[in-house]
Amino acid sequence: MPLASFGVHNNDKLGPILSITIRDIAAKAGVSFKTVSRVLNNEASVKDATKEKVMTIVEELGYQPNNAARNLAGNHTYSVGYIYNNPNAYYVIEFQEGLLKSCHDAGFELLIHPVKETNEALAEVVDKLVKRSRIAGLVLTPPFSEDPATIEMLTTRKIPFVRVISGQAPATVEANSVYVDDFEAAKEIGDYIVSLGHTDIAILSGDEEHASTQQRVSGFKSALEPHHRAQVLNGEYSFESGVANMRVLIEEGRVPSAVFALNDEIAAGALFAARLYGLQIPEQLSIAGFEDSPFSRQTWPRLTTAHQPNHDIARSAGERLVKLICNTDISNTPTLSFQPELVKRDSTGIPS
Amino acid sequence: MPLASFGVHNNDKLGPILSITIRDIAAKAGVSFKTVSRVLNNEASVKDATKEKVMTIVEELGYQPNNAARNLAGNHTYSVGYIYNNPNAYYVIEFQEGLLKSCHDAGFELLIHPVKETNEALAEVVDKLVKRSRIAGLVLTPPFSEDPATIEMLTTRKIPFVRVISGQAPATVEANSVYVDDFEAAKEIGDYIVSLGHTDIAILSGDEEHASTQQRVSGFKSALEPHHRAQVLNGEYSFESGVANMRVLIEEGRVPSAVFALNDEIAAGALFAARLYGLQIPEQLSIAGFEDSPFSRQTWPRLTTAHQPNHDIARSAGERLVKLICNTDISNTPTLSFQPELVKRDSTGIPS
DNA sequence: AGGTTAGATGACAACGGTGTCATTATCATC
DNA sequence: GATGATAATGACACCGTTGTCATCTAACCT
Repeated sequence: MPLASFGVHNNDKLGPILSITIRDIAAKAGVSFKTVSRVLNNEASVKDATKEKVMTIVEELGYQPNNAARNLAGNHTYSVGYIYNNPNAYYVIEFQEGLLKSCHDAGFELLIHPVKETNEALAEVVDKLVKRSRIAGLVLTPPFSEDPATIEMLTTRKIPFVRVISGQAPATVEANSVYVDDFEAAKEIGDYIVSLGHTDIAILSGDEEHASTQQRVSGFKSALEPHHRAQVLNGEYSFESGVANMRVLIEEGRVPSAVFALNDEIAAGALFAARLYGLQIPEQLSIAGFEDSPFSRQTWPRLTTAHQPNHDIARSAGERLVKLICNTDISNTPTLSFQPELVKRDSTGIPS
Repeated sequence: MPLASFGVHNNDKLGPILSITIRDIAAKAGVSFKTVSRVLNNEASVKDATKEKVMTIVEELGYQPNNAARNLAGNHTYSVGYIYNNPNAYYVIEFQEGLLKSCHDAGFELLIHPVKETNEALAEVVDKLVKRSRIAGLVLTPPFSEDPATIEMLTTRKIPFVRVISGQAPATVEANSVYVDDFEAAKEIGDYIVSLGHTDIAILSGDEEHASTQQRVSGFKSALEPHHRAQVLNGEYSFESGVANMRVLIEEGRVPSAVFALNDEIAAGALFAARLYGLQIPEQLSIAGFEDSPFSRQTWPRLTTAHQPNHDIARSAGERLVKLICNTDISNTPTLSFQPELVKRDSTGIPS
């Protein structure tokens, strides 16, 4: 019985999507599918005429490359990973969005990977991630970006990665790092606080092991005069820590005229504790934060802080990583550095 | 010249990772690689002894399946997408984590996809996502989960999806929906407010087009007595909206004794505005929120609210989706429903 | 003109799995 | 002990792309 007698083929049974492949394009363009592959990957030695012809059909058919096949066939992949354990949701969301932008622009997928484990377990996490999903590279933010063991592991395993680091960009070009100059930003806050006339100041610190802590503390201190009093209270980057340390200051009668909290959460905590004890903000106590998280605008009064352009930082980091992965020469690209910007709001004022 | 004279092979040049494949495992186990595939996919008709033998070696070698190959070879894929445009970072982060858990447990990857565009453009976004990354299914949260056009598009294209919906689970089993009973939760808040003795109450509403808005408003109202006064002020789910509406109440001299804000952001805004005008909270005004976002604990005073188990909701949604994708029969699985839980804090009290 | 070179293209294997079908063990049945 | 029926396994093509190498063309040189 001739096949034709079965009538029209039942396309419904073929599944939801019939993808267009490079073979379809090749057939329509009258070239080999390998040539189409060359065009799509911008490889050298394809005649301009051919390139155009192929691209026209690509557009026409709305072709989308199949990443699974590309990942499998090539030895590299089109997925990058973002590993983080930052408890600050706003930071992470902004960072994700920046990364997604740069990744998608370059035809990459982003695999997010929040990690609860300590740094020690990270090697294993990375291992699984790389093996299972064929990760082409990684973006690391603090604290992972500061962990020597992690850096070393990635280096020896030759996994491309980009780090976001707190600090001033060094003179030597570090192609795989993006710097955020917390020192300068904290100094700006310090200058501002000093300019308001404060001389008795407390610094509510964050986790000591974070590089940014060191940067922010010393940056702020560098704005102070020798005769200023600056007490530093150790703590962590949390609301609770801000509450606890502010409480200590109040109960021990060491209340300064201004407080520099190392991030907005600590600042919010300090604010909370201060109100609990009936202090007027900013009349009796000025409070400055750091990060400009949305809720620094939603406290009462709104927090003076330093705005971090997280979206842009992430985007740059993503672009860097893509270049690294594609072996684009970036050895003499200028070192990337961002500086958070002072945002004056209502939680700081002239000391009474 | 014999090859051996070149000495040891330079493994460094072979690239960073030498993956273990099912062929390696097959060789070690003395079976065909197809049998290994069967074991790994839990297919029927594999002898228990064989299964064990293979699994031992899988564990031993730390084998991780290559998702690219699985995606390519099978006609289905091992990636699911999460599309959202929720401005609430904490919600998104918690949801992501829940989804990641269920996805990874089932050997799936998660591709996140924040969408800024309006619902109209969503079809195109989904299109690209599906074609390029071979998405096996989607998880939708409000407002996308409530958009009829989106639902229809996914249905006609036969893309499996799970929706998180605000409302009471219907009697008819809807296998691809997870319900969050905002109505009951809002009623609980209402009961609590009423039990404190409030009779003059204002509701600060969120975006009208969200289903949850309707749910929360009518749920809360259902707790009120006929003689209670309940003014509803329309707005959106933002801090600013809370500020604006509270301001209206104050300036127009319509200040109630209690305010139910439809989410914590609105509540924080209301709190902000109330303090701006010198109102004592909760002495002069009780304020309740909804969602239990972390910053509801970081306002002063801390907000009474309803806790949404976002992590669990997301996990369930992910598990549902995986089952849908794998064609597991879930037709008589009970309909999933979650109920947010009242959290009493300091922003509500007895009216003066 | 013949030979060399580089530019443009094609043929085909390979990536690491899954799907399909064929083949081989196993076992109850008569 | 031969006969099916079924369970367990294997052989091999195939998914859509990239990598490698071979081939073909055009241009350039002596």
